Amino acid sequence: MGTVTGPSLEAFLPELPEVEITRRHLEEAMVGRRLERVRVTHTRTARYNATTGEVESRLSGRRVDTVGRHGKFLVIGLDDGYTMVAHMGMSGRFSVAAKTDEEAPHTHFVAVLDDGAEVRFIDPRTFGFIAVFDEDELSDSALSRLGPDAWVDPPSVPILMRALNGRTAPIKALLLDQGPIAGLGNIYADEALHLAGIHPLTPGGGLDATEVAGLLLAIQKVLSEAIESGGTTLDDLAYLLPDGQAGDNLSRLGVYARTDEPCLKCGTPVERIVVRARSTHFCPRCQAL
DNA sequence: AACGATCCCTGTTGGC
DNA sequence: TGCCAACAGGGATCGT
Repeated sequence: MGTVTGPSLEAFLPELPEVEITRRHLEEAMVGRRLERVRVTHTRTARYNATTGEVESRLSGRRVDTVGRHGKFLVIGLDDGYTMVAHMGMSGRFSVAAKTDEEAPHTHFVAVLDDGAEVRFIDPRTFGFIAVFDEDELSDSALSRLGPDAWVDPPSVPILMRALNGRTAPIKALLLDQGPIAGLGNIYADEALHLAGIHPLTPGGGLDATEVAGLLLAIQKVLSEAIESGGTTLDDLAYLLPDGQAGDNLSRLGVYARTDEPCLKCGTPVERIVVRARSTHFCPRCQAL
């Protein structure tokens, strides 16, 4: 992983690998710790059933038992049975900081731990959120509608076949949906489809067992490589991993953000189309319809 | 039910 | 050079 120095601006879009790396940092910092004081300073950061003040009071004084993840959601178990659920949206990042560290712009959440460290949530575009749910609220939340986690609980070929059966929507859209499989965002959906040689507009129900098996393998490969290399840090915004480092996965991308550049497998220029209002990159030769 | 369009938000970029 | 519209995207919501 590259350490960022000076004024260079780097970003990453938090998808499963980036959320998993964040989870590991937060687990190290938070498990067994008590949240002494919690501050939520942006109304959009507290979402669903709770105001900023309610999130603060539900978290303050609680001890963290577990830090888990399902898809792109962080799932933090508290000692009173409540669950803190966090989503980093598109611009959110967590930072584990010392009390004396200067607060970054757009810091909307600060938890002071009983060892003096602070867990901060920084989110310029406020697409992310932090919620605290009891059991009923949790079972009624978006978490309950997620498919199996693409990394720790990947669906088998028959399970994914069944989820895609009869679906006419493009496979790209279904990968982003989080229902058939949870954790892929725009970058890794494009990368997995490219690696599997599947055109993004292929109707989900039109994939045969061989193609679904290949897609699942491709998903495992792009996710594991991204996690190992520290996630994908793009160079247009200033978002970093919790320890201030940038991920190194950018150079591994085959199609994402490579419009008109040669496909690394065959040299054909990468094409960009829009699917469900999301930019979609693919090689027209390796991924023929 | 499934699908697609629209909205939220702001730092950055590209065109004039 | 300066201004402003366009762009980026995860998930919620709404209309068909």
